[in-house]
Amino acid sequence: MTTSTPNTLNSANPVTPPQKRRRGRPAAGSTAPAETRNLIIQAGLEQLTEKGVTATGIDQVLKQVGVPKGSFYHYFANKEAFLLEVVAAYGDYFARKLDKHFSNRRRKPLSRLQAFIEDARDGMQRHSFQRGCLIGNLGQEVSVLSDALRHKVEAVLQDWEQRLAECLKEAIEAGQLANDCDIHAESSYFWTGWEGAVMRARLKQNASPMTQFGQRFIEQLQR
Amino acid sequence: MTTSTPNTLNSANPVTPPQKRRRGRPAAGSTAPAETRNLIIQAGLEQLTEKGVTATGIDQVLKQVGVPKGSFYHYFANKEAFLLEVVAAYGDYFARKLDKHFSNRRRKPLSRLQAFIEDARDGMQRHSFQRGCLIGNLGQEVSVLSDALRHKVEAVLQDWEQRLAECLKEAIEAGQLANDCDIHAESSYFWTGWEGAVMRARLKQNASPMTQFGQRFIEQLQR
DNA sequence: CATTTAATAGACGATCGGTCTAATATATTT
DNA sequence: AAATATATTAGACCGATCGTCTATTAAATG
Repeated sequence: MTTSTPNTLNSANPVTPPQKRRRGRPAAGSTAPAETRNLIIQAGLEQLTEKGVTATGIDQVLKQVGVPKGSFYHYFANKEAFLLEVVAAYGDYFARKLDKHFSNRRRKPLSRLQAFIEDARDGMQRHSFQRGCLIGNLGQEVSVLSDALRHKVEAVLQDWEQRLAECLKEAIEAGQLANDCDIHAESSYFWTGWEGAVMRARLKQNASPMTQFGQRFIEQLQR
Repeated sequence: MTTSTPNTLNSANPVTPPQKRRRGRPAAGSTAPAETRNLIIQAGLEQLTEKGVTATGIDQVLKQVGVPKGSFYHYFANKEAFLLEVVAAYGDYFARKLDKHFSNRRRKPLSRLQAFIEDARDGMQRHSFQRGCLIGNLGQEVSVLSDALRHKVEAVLQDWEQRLAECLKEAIEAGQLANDCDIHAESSYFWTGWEGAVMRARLKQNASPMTQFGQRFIEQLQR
């Protein structure tokens, strides 16, 4: 876990300003500045997973963490640069989550995928289906995104695809999957359907689309 | 086809104001008023399938069809009421499209689903992946939607589910599908994955997620 | 002809993203 | 230690745009 990326997306409590901020250059040993920057990213992460890019205003993000606008434009060149960082932070956060499950040697590979699905389901329920997937949200807003942002979102999805493909490769090695299974095609198919399932679960306020898609995907893999 | 719902979502040309509008109550035989109302809905349909609710402004919609703002609030109580009508119009438009394919007796039932998928793929390509699915767009924005709108979106999806289930039922009767096939579960699964595939296709600017998901769905049905 | 109804016209206040200047406190230089 | 440079916060300001509302115009109604 790095210190530059927040790791509390699923925290039960909303982010609150931990200390009063002072003007002026911070003392040498102070951790406040990097902290402030991360707080802004963290709040952006929460609001963007909930509302998407267009509905999320800089002012609202800053209000949540009690940071004035001047600080925002000190840390970020503009909204676009900020969004790119938030997407990167989400990509990191999610990659760690995938790693945690996919490299769990106490389970067989396909059971690791099952564990991820249950984890994601629990996360959705914990937030009462108010938060979705940042990548899915931005994907739907693709026509109002810059090319750079669109490519970043697609790159994150391809990273997830690669991670799942490796897990499927281990499933082949463990004898859970047939040798001729096209792991990249299967992985791509999974994430496509998964994003649809997350959306539908939010709409229904019910996790069944996620568990049903996951269950069916795993079952059909094994034929 | 009714006259109250526009049917030109896929028209090649953007909607343009067909005649100059005059102030005051229109003459008895005039068709202008209903025309204006449909023009607004049609333009809303186009912009909402492209950008979603939050990024679509009333002003921009009206600008496209050359209608002043005063007219909008003459025809619609507020943005919410307008959105409900647009979703209804999209539901009708899409239901007609599904009917066209699913009740095509010149093809076997599963081939009709295939035809729908190809039709949708062509539509996405025709608009250079700028437009997506209105229902998918709104689904992703669920946390900024009213309960009424959320329920309407969900109802449209359930209508599609019912229509596909009936097509699958005919597939069973035609011997294309096993008797014990759970047509409602299959249909629900299809639309979940389909929305994900449409999103991913827009992100990649490439229809392959749609065709691959469709192909795999149909193949796996037949096992 | 007076009143009502249907439609257009555009003003209005609120908010947003982004920029800018100022204020403040520490670090660095000399 | 005084002067300067750097890092951070404070918030006013501007142009654009949002959704709502009031006024105006013209035909229908009686």
